[in-house]
Amino acid sequence: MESIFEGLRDQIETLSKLKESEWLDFKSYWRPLLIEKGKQLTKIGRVENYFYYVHEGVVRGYAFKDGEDISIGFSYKGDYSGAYDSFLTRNASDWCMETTTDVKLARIRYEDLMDMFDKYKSIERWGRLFNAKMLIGMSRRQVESRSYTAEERFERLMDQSPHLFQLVSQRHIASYLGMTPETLSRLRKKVR
Amino acid sequence: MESIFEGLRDQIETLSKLKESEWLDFKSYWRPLLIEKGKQLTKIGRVENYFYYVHEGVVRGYAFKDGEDISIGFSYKGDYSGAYDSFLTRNASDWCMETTTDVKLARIRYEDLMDMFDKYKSIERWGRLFNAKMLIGMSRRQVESRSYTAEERFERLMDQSPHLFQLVSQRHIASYLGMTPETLSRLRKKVR
DNA sequence: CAGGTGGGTTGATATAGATCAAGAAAAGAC
DNA sequence: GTCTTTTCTTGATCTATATCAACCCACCTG
Repeated sequence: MESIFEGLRDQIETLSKLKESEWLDFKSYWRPLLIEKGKQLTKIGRVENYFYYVHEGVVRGYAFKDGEDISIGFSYKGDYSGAYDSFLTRNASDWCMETTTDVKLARIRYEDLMDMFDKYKSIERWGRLFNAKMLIGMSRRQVESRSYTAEERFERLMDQSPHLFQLVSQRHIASYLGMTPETLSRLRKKVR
Repeated sequence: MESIFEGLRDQIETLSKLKESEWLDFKSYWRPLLIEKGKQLTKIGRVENYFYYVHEGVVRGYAFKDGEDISIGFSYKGDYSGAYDSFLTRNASDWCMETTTDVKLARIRYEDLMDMFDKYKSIERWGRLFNAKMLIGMSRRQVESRSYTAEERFERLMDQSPHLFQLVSQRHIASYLGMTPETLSRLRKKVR
């Protein structure tokens, strides 16, 4: 079983190699946390002050749109999590996060991460490539939501992340796919 | 009238300050170009090899979805332009760009930009912050397309970029807003 | 055990926006 | 200038998905 810091280091080093000394320094600013299922990680209206690495479990990001809970995304092992737009802009976040299972994660404070960017070029590079990776993922999702019908989006999610259907409720999946729970239910019936 | 290199430098330095020597070196890798209206900047199926700075005019990005031309976005003065996902991943692009007016731009090759990232921490930082900026813009657009009706999207675009309606055809705006030209026409009528 | 409480299903109806079709207007082409 | 092509508009349908409403089922909780 890989430790959380090993996982974090692997994840970082797929993008930018760090010297041992750099890693040890960087590592010292990350705090590991265990959070149980159903807890709020961040709140709407607050500036996100942490960058999270998810080592185990599932975190769900969601917003409120006229009283409705709308899922924005899910993070699993190896993913980053957090209201990243708020983290970057330092504006109040209009969405938040909750754990949908017990979760092991590590986090670093905004100020500490900025210091690390100043101090090490290798970490600055990691930051650039991390942002690029997020950007690519987001542009894929944009194409996804724009070019497919509800039915196609459902089928593609079934193909690509079947495990998700075990981990989170239908309602959350429905809002993530941009449809009502009723529609999702009917689509599932159709497939069975 | 600001020169293209002055514009480029300003744009870069809103994100990261460069020393004079760094700027002079960096600048030497950018090539200014004049392109006339209606030209293809990049092609579908090719790896994007340039990063573009638009100094004057409008560039439109678009994809083909079953024979239909779908606008992805528009770049004006001070924007970056290009198939950035392909530029980053080095995979064939599934969309392309054309000029919708005469355009003044400057571009830098992928390999040269990577060298600059290696060479200067300040440019690496600019790259990180540039990606962050793109990411934030993209996450706004995602919220936009997800949370508003066709009518609301139209009204918001009218508010935020009224000039666009002078610069590009209705059909292109319609596909950008994710609706048919007929629907856009009816919405315009409604507002008048 | 009875009685909640919330998620999921199913059916009936409503609606935003698409599609199809045809005319009007504007922009090029020669 | 006229002819042709493309863009825009308007009207008549059609359709995917939302909405509203009832019900079922699983699970808690006392």
